[in-house]
Amino acid sequence: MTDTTDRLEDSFGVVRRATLADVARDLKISPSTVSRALDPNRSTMVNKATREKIIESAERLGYRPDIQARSLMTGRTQTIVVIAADLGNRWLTPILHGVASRVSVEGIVPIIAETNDDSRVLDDLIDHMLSRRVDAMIVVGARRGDGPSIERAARMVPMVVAARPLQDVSVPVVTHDDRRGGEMIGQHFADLGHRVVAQLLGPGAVLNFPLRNEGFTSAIESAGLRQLPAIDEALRPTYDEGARLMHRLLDVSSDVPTAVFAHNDPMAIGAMSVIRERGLRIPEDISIAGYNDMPLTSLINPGLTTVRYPGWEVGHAAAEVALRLFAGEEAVESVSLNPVLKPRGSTAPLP
Amino acid sequence: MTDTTDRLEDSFGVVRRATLADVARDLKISPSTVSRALDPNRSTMVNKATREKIIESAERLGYRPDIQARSLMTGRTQTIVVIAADLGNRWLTPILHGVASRVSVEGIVPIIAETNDDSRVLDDLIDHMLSRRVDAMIVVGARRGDGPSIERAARMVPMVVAARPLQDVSVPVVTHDDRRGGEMIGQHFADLGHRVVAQLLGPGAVLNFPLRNEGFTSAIESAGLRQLPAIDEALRPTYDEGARLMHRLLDVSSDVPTAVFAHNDPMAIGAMSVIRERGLRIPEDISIAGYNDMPLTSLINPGLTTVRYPGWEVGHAAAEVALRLFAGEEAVESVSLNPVLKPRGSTAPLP
DNA sequence: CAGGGTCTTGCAAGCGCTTGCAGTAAGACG
DNA sequence: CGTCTTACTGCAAGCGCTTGCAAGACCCTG
Repeated sequence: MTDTTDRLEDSFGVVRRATLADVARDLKISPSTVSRALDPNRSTMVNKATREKIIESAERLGYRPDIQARSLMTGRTQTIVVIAADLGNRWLTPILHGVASRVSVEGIVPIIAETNDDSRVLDDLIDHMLSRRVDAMIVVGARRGDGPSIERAARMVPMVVAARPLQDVSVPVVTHDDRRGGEMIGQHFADLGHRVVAQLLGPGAVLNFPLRNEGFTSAIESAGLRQLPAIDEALRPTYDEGARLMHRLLDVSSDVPTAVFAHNDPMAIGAMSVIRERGLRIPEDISIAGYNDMPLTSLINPGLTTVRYPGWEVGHAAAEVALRLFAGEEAVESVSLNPVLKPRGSTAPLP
Repeated sequence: MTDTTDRLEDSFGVVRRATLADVARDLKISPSTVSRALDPNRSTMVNKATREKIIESAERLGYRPDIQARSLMTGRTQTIVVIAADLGNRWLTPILHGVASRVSVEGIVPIIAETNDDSRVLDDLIDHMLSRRVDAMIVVGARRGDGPSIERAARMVPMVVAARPLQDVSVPVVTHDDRRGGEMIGQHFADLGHRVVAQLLGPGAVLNFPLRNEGFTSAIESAGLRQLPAIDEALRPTYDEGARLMHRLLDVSSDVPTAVFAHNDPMAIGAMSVIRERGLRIPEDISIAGYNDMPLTSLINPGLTTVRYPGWEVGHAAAEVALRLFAGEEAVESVSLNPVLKPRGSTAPLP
């Protein structure tokens, strides 16, 4: 890339960015004309010859519009923020990609921020982003009880809740049907002929998990299987917590279940390592299923039966909803996408 | 969270954000005083009593400073952008956390953007971020040849290259010693008594990989081992490409190596599945090592021997360097952190 | 009591941009 | 040839904030 632009340097040789005024001065015309010439929507207002001169000069001087300054007048910042719980969480990536793929065509760049799954951090973040005048916010890291903060912010800026559902909230929610996903796992266990099953519960404050629980339990009950009572719930939906709950399940219960539903994939993998540690085989002694269909689930042995979470689609839809709200549409509706069961080697019929 | 703030509503009931002028009007004082009272650095300039009244009023009206407007005067946007190659790449997360942990104490929020490992996208992104007047950029997704674009931008805004090294570039580079890491693996193979080894090369345009190659090769040579010639290099450093290269290695070579160095963990895992598919055992028939020490490497069986990549530290240091540049420090130096070998079950002595 | 600080506050300019309005020139029309 | 459009351009205000400067009030010196 050759660099033939005239640079504006101050006495110290530090480069100053070219402004509209610089271009105007260069051409001895008014900044307004330059502004209009460079805006695709208003460029027809200016004479073709002048416009070409302006474009040439702008390029030569290396002019870049200042989005901050522009937003002061227009009220738009071309920025949308995605508030996530934890950037390390791999199921976030497809969601982010979905959002980016939708908004980038509008010249909007998504900002990503992280709450560490702490509701106070969420509050602060929302505050900060309000200060930044972002065009919209997509909250993918909501916890039970975050509704009021989100609704309060929704009065100032378009808000959408995505991925993790939230009940009784007046903003649009884009997610998939966790209840149905739980049902699918329960049904799958029943189809395989299991009689005694158990769950490793994810943290109740993240509402996906109670929904998965509900769906699973209802499928189990209507199929007439027996579910061991849950000992405890995970503090965080992680590998370590999955291992801890599995230990407790095997320690406490007098019965050993023949099929276990861990509320997400990392928990399931943690549980698998514990099962093996205890000298039990998967799936011969215990079948196990997870949730999310993360990339690593197909790499482990045996492959983990799980439910595909349509992250990209959720992100894309959430962005769509956010853009609509921003455009001033009134009745923007919530969206619920469908889960898909992915049976793999970790679940098998009862011998 | 109770909501007792007085809202400024227009005739349609739409909430308008409170501005400095609103607070000033409320108290019948000048906006300058309000501005000063609310800035920690200048709040001593204003009388204690007035300051308290101002703070009370600001709170009551729900005033939030407009960062965009402020940045117009101050020249700072309190924003730093991290340009990554691929958000789905898990080793990115600790780097991002490292950056965030350093800048957040300054009230700066990192923006994350993605290039999809495409140099043209990087160019566009840099341009866009220049328009956004970000305070600094950290490029974690650089490829060979991106130097000129980065240097050009460096004349307008502090730039630092992180994680992926870049040679002959005039901006600070924060990374770790890939050459040394490669050496460690080579030495490890030699220590275990292997005689015939091979590599699965990562894409040469990402400069970490040639460095790993160099280090490994030099260790191998000085230990007097034989290295099979590399057939091909991966197009992307992924599971699939690792599998493809492993297939080719086993197909093409007349010799079978007893130890293989895959240039990163996903490639190594891809290779492992191929090795097994072919009926060979790990580590009895073939030892294999990866690079990065991603979380999943300890979950698979056997555990993958690898080199720990200090992502958090790299991110933290890169942010530190960026902040220094932004503060106007002149001679900010490149940083190189140390790799650490993590021997696990996937490598073993030659029987 | 004059002269000199020290505190507080307000004024006004300006950051880089957009935009309503008015002004000019040129062509169109009767 | 006068009047109306039409096409283009500039003026000036203003988005919400910061900041140099000056002014006023007050207190302290000698």
